[in-house]
Amino acid sequence: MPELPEVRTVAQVLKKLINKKIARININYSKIINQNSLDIKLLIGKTLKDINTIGKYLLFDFEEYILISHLRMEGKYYIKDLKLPLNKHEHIEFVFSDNISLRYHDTRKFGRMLLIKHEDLNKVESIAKLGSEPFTLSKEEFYNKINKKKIPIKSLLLDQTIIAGLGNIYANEVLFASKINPFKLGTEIALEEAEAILSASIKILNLAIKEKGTTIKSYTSSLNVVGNYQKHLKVHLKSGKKCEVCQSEILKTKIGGRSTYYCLVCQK
DNA sequence: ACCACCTCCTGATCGC
DNA sequence: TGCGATCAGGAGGTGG
Repeated sequence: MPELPEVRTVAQVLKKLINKKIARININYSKIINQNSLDIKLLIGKTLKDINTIGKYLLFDFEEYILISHLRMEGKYYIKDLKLPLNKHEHIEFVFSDNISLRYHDTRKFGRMLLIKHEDLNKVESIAKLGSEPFTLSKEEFYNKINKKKIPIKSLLLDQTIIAGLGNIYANEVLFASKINPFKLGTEIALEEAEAILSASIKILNLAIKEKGTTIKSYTSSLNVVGNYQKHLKVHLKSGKKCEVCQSEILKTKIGGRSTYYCLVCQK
């Protein structure tokens, strides 16, 4: 569950753990931990002070440390009773001193965690290179970042160094809402179109945050978080269905290897 | 520097 | 039904 609205939802739900102290940590699949990471077990005895997000990154503030977590395709956090045995996809377990068990679950094992000292946050390259989230990105800055690139706008929206937080679902939805063809190159996007993309991004992400994200594959989670944005989807996964605006058929194609859904008539 | 492609994994679904 | 191929909400690394 990995785009900005889903990550913010996870952060919101996990805030109930703030002010709890870590008693022990079990690591069952160590490749989840980034090679440059400090030893995760340094967190034992530390208290969770806050949880923040930047783009699709979760930032757990543990006193002098920050645990950076990226869910990638399928990472999830479950809060469970300590007594429940670990599921085969629960790779890291953080046990808090009141016996609450926080488990990192990741079927495809693509997610990564990185433990750093607080003051080193700006040295983490992936975070430092991150573009602004749509809420704070100016249309001029966005336009300047895309207007020399001969890359389809769909791929540019997925580039986190240009704009942070959009993933495949919301990139598809944003381009439909702003009536722009996903194949259109960055060089072909006018300033007004860049502005339309930004305002559509803000509107869509805000609604998706309110709806607690999009749940596509139904799954049961101890978090009991089921997003509801899927009822607002206009093009994503809608190939073969009729466009709500013009009634023509929603098409599916690949751009940069990612599934892209769009309406050829509405999106010029 | 830029960009297209490959890779990391598992499980569900597709197509013959 | 069987079974290999393809696909899935992401991004880091490689090499042209």
